[in-house]
Amino acid sequence: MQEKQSNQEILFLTDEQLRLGVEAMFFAYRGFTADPDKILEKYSYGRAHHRALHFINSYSGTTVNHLINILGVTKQSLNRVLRMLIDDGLVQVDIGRRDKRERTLVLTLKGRVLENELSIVQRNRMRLAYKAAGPDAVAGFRTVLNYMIDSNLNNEETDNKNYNEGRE
Amino acid sequence: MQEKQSNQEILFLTDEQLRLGVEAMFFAYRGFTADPDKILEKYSYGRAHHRALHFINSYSGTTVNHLINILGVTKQSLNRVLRMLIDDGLVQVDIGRRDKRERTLVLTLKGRVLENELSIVQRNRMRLAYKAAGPDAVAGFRTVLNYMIDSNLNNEETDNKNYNEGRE
DNA sequence: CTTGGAAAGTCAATAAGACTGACATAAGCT
DNA sequence: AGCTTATGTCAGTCTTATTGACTTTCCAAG
Repeated sequence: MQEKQSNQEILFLTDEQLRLGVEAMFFAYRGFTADPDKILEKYSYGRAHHRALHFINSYSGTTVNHLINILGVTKQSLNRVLRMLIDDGLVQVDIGRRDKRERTLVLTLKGRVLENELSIVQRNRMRLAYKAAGPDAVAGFRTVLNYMIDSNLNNEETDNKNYNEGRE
Repeated sequence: MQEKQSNQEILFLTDEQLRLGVEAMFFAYRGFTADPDKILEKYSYGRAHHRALHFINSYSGTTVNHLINILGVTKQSLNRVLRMLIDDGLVQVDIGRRDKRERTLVLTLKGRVLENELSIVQRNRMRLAYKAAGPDAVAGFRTVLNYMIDSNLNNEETDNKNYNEGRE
């Protein structure tokens, strides 16, 4: 109220602005998951299956442990989801080459098809939002998101070993 | 690949950029909920309770139906959460003045204290991200989020009746 | 070469948070 | 008086998660 120069640097940090940001995040995340959720329902899968498919696709050849750490779930939780995906022929399991105790996970053709179907609708919504907002807004969006990420929770992202066998 | 002028307009809309956006959204949302979750655990509440507290605070005097629509849950689901909050003395229920069938919901002092405790840590993370990213990035962040929101899912936001009795 | 521990898988029990369906009550509306 | 709406509740189910315990397989250090 006293100074004038700090106008712009304060207005976007008011509790009300932050509250709006919190709500926007809540609603946006719901929109973000709405389209894939509809598709998953057809196959009687849930969000957990989607996440597994997504990260097995991203880190093809990843191990069970790596996935547990990325997703932040327990072995038992992941196993049930993984069991379904394997039994349904979406995920292929192989014995690790470096370490035979490990199981490496890759998507089968069928798995890639579903993953792609899910990705497409999710990316489509993001594409529309990106397109409408423009490149500068997108840059800002990504910047803020990156600062919001809790690096303590998913530092598995940083210690990338050699999970890039079947990619590119 | 052929044209050159559309460089900037294409690069941020590649599948890879969108994929990164999707992942960032996933991790950011997890970070976003991590701090409140820790607090809620102490009181053996869950995310459902947090959402209820948040929206009862935002729309003080709201009705049960309004809340059901905003949160996108069933009457039974909300009721169990609400029951706890009421019994624990966080939420006060009154008979609607306009319509005696309705129940209006407001936070008690105790309720506001907890809501505030949760808001603070959540806003803090957002504040830090905002501060680090700067006002322009924040504007972009909000723009993209708003385009991502599915207006079909939470149009209750728009038909604001008179839910602003105890606010401001 | 034995042994401790890591990676994975599984069984069992439990919990939170959602759902559907059915039914009841009170109150508004016609 | 009768239909509808808002709310509440009982019962049953489902998904996703949890913890704990136990097993098999295998790496690696002693």
